[in-house]
Amino acid sequence: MNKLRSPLKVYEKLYSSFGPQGWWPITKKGKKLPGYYPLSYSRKKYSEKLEICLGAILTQNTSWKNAERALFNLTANKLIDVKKINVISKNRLAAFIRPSGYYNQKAERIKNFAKYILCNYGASISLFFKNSTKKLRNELLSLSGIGPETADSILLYAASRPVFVVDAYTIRAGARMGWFGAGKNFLIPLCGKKDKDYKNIQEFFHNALPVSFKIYNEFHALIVELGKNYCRKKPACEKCPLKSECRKRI
DNA sequence: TACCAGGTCCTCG
DNA sequence: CGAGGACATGGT
Repeated sequence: MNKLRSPLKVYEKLYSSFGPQGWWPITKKGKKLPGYYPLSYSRKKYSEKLEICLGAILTQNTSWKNAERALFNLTANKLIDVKKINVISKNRLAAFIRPSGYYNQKAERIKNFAKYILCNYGASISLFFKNSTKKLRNELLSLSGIGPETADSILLYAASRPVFVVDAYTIRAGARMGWFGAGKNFLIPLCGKKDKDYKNIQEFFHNALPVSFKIYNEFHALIVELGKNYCRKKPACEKCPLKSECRKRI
């Protein structure tokens, strides 16, 4: 068996293979698909921060392409705005975000979020983001419809905090790398309980990597790129850039 | 056709 | 608690 590669080595390999991803993607006002990737690692605009929050909810268990369609509808109708989201009816909002799937649930979740920001921070995302990372995370998790991945995506990509995002791609690729998974043979054994596993996996990356907004930002984006193109459910290992470092290569 | 996609919440037992 | 199900569109 080949030896396990450190997350940092894997990050460097992915980065040199795919290049910088420049997440989070932002819609281009007045333009059609696709959005663009700012590649700036700094987001100051209110509308962009809010758009990232909404995108994080819209992409839950949904392809980014479909989430993006919903986001374009919101942009086109000037709904990337906490106050307007509060005013529009849930059903009308749901119609706009229809392409993202689960549109009734997501409309509710988006309104939940907007209501919280309006009532507690005077509709100012920037004020909300002045909180400590811990407080911010707790408040996000307290909202119905925002779980650990959505909260951490918002923390990392909208609030620029060094928080590692764990998603389905991360779990799949990490398991194949031999980093974590059910049973023996893994550095970090997983128990199957989602919250606990999420925490353990996130801790694994936090321990294995420097505390770096840029690395967490790029690494997660690179893992998604890997998961979409190579480390799929049915993996395409032949051309995978991690072929030589992966334990589970076929 | 069936399965998949950058999860989360609710309901049972 | 913890497993199982619901939520829903668009692509392959």
